[in-house]
Amino acid sequence: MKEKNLDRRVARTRRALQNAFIQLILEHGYDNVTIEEITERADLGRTTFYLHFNDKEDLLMQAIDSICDDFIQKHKTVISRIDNHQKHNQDKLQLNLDRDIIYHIFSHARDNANLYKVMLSGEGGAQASRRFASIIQDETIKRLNNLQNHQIKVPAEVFGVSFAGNLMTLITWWLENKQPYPIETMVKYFQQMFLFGALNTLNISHDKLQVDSSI
Amino acid sequence: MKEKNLDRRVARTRRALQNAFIQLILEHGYDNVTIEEITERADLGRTTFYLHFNDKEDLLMQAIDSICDDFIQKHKTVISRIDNHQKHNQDKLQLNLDRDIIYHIFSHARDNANLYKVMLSGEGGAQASRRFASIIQDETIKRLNNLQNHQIKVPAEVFGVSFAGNLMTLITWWLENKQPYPIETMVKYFQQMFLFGALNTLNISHDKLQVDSSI
DNA sequence: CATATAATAAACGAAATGTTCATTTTTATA
DNA sequence: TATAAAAATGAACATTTCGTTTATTATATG
Repeated sequence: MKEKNLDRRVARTRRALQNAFIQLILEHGYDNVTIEEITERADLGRTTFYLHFNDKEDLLMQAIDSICDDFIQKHKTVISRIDNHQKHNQDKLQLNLDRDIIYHIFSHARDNANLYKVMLSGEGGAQASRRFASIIQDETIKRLNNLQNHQIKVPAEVFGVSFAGNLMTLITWWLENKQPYPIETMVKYFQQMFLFGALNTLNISHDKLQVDSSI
Repeated sequence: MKEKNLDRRVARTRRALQNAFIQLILEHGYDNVTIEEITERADLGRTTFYLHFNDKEDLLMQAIDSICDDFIQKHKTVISRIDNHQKHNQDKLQLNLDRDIIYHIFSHARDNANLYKVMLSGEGGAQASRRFASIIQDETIKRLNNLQNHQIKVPAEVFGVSFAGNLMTLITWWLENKQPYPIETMVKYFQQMFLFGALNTLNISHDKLQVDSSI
C-alpha cells in the first residue's frame, strides 16, 4: 500500500491533471473537455497525459477510486469509534443511520466538494456515481443484516438503495446550492425525512433508536 | 401543438434514430456511441442525421423532452381524478405522495423502460436526469405549499429534492434489476420507507393521511 | 400524375485522438 | 556534487469522428 516511491514529478503531474479535469468538467461538462484542454490547464505537454492515463475516463475513475478509498478508510475509523462507544450502551441501535456517520459523510463531501459534485451529479458519466453509491448501499445492507431484529418490512437491498439514493441526492443538492445550511442542519433534515420513515420499516421501538448525538 | 403535419418519412426517421440511440447508449454508454453507429443501426445515411438534429445531445434531449411532456400530460389526468375524488373526502391529505400518483410514475417508467433507464441512471449525462427530477421536485413542492398545515420541519425545497431523489433511485434500481417486484409492492416499499418518514416531517396526524388506495 | 420534400452518397476540411521518437529537464541517490 | 535513471517535452504521423456542401435519387402528398 506504500506508494511513496512515487517520483515527485509523477505525483505533481497526476495531481495537476486531476484538478484540471475536475475544474473543466464543472465548467464545460465532461463530454466537452478535450485532453488538450486538460494538459493546457495543467500546464503540461499533451503527450505527458498518455504517460499516466489511457483516456479521460481513466483519469476520472482513478480520481474517484482514490477519493472512495479515502472515504472508506476514514469511515472505518468513525464506525469503530461508534461501535466501541456503543459497547457501553447496548440499548442503542447499531446502524449506519447514526448521526455521526451521516455527519462524517457530509464532511467528507464538503472537504472534496468539486470531486463530489462531479461524482454524484452524474456529470462524469453514470459509472462515476455508481461507485460511491454502491459503497454506501453495501455498508448499509451489511449493518442492517447485523441487526438482532430481522423483522424488516422491506428487502435489505431496497432499503440500501433507497438510503444511499436519498443521501446522495441531498448531498448533491447541498453542494450545488453552495451549502446553504450547516452540516448539523442537513443531518437533522435527513434524519427527519428518511430516518423517521426508516424507523417504521424496522420493528424497532422509538426509544431504542439513537437519533441525536452519540458521542 | 398539432404536429401531425409531419411527413411520414420524417416521423419514421426520427423515431428510428431515437430508438437506435437509446439502444446503443444502453449497450456501450453515451460517450462511446458515434453518430455513424446510430445511423447505421437505424439503417439511414449519416447525413440524414444532420437534417434532424445538431448532435447526440440534441437527439437525446428531444427524446427526453417528449417523454417528459407525455408524463406531465398523463400526470395531470391522474391528479385531477384524485383531486376530484377527494372533494368528497375532505379529511384526506392532498399531497402527491398518494398511492395512485406513485403508482402512475412507476407505470410510466415501466412503459418506457429503456428511455427511463437512460434518463434516470445518468447514463445520458447529468442534464438528462435533471429534467425529470425537477418535474417531480417542483410538483411536490407545489402541492406541499398548498397544504393547509404549513408547519413543516424541513424546507419545502429540501423535501422535494429528497422525495424526488428517493423515488428516482428506486425506479432506477427497479428497472435495472428487471423489475423484480410488481409495481404494487414497490409503491408499498416506497411508502413504508419514505412516506412514514415524511409523515414525521409534517405536523399531520396519521389518520389524516391517505396511505392505501384512494380510488 | 406532378410537385415538393426527404434521403442519399461522395467528398471535404477541421478537430481530436492515440502513438512514436529523439531531445531536454528533473529527480533520486551513490 | 556528480551521475545514472526516470520523466516531461515537442514535433510528426496515421486515424477517427465530426459537421457541412452538393448533386442525385426516392418518396409522400394533394
